[in-house]
Amino acid sequence: MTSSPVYLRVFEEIKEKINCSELKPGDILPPESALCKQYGASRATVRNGLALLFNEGYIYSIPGKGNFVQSPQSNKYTVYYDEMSNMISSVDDTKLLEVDIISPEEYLANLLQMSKSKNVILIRRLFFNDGEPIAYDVKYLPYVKGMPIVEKEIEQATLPEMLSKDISPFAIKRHIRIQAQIPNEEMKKQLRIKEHLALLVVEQKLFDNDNKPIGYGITYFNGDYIKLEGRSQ
Amino acid sequence: MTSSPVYLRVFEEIKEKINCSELKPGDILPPESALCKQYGASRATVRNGLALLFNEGYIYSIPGKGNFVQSPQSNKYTVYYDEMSNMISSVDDTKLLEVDIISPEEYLANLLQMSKSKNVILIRRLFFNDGEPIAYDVKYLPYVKGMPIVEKEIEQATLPEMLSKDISPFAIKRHIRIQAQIPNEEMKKQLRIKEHLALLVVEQKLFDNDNKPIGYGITYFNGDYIKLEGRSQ
DNA sequence: CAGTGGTCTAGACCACAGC
DNA sequence: CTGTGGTCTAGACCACTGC
Repeated sequence: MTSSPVYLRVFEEIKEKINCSELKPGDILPPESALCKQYGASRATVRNGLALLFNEGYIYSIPGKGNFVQSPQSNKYTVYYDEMSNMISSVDDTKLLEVDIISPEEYLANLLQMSKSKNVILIRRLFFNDGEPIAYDVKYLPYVKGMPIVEKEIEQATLPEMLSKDISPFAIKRHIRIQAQIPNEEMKKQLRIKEHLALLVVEQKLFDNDNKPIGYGITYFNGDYIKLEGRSQ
Repeated sequence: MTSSPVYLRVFEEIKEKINCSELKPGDILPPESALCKQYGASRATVRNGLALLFNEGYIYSIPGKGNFVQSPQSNKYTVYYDEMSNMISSVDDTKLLEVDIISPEEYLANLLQMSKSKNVILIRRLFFNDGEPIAYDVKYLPYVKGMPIVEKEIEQATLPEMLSKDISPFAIKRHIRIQAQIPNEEMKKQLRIKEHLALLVVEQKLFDNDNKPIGYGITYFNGDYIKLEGRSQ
């Protein structure tokens, strides 16, 4: 016999009613007072169950009116991405092509929302799997005085990791942009591509809590070596 | 003057301590009883604030031990994808190339985890933007007796929408897989591609609550017309 | 054993919806 | 005005941890 907590029963039974369309998007739930009677529970317990429904996107509430069934977002996915490990083959070796401090050109200064008079750290790398080059990677970090640039640490680091010494990882907001491109001659050479092949290009942009850009990266994956996956919830 | 609820202050002040590394991953929080004293609040109020921290991935708890700071997942992104609307250009017109009921071949029966003796609905479409073909789209749905196939409704529907009449959208689990490919001759013809160009290929797989596949779709986007975006949180 | 978080109760007062 | 959800209190008992 399973005797789960009351608040879990509230959660699961209402969830089931929504799943089987007994309750439809926009419908109002019974008032919390009614649910208290129905489950013979206190209001705190009922609200505990409703909180779970809210967290999983099943309901929302309007103060003074009631709790309502949410319209499902059937276009929302959770994707796990980091340039070092992906679906088909993870990176088992890297090669530092270049580490430099440069003056940003117009487009880069714009991208990082910084003055052109400040400096930027440039990092270019190649990623390998089983001896094959599978990705070409470029990063730009606004240079901050005293920023520790240790080549050994840069070699294997993801973009968030490169910044984790200056800023708590919790305080970093991240964007990615995914697209498909044809390699240019430089890419073909670096990635040793002979035939026609597509690249999966992933841009990363990192921001601090004030939405100031603190890093930009672009990774060009040989299309044969990467698939990104996502799931609902 | 802002006088936010006590539980929000608990949430924000602890979040800030984590963001500025005063509390590091693995660190233990003060016991709830101590937080009650610190904020002059009841345990329910403190736990309300801790629940928010938990929901946003800042902390986890071990019964009998305490609440701990979570290691941040700096590789998790939320992506909004649906085959009809994407970053660069949305679909403003569609063309139904084929709607058919077919016997699945080996690979398809496997993909949909169904018997080869059952039937599958096949839907092939072209998506247009401003008169240009931007995507080629194929869907497979296991045929269920009495399934309503109304061409007018199929034309503009996303994969989840096609199934929403049989199953509540809440009860559908979704997977996507994203990759880059070179178009074959058929694709080039359909999408009127002349030069070299990359395709962004997005597979969708839908499951019911018992993890039984209920639909598969694959969409080949002209790489010039699509960018997918994701953000942390 | 004492201390922790997990669950739960039976109240309370508030701001806000709608009549 | 009554009814709703939002916030909050001051308790309680439990299972679990670590000593």
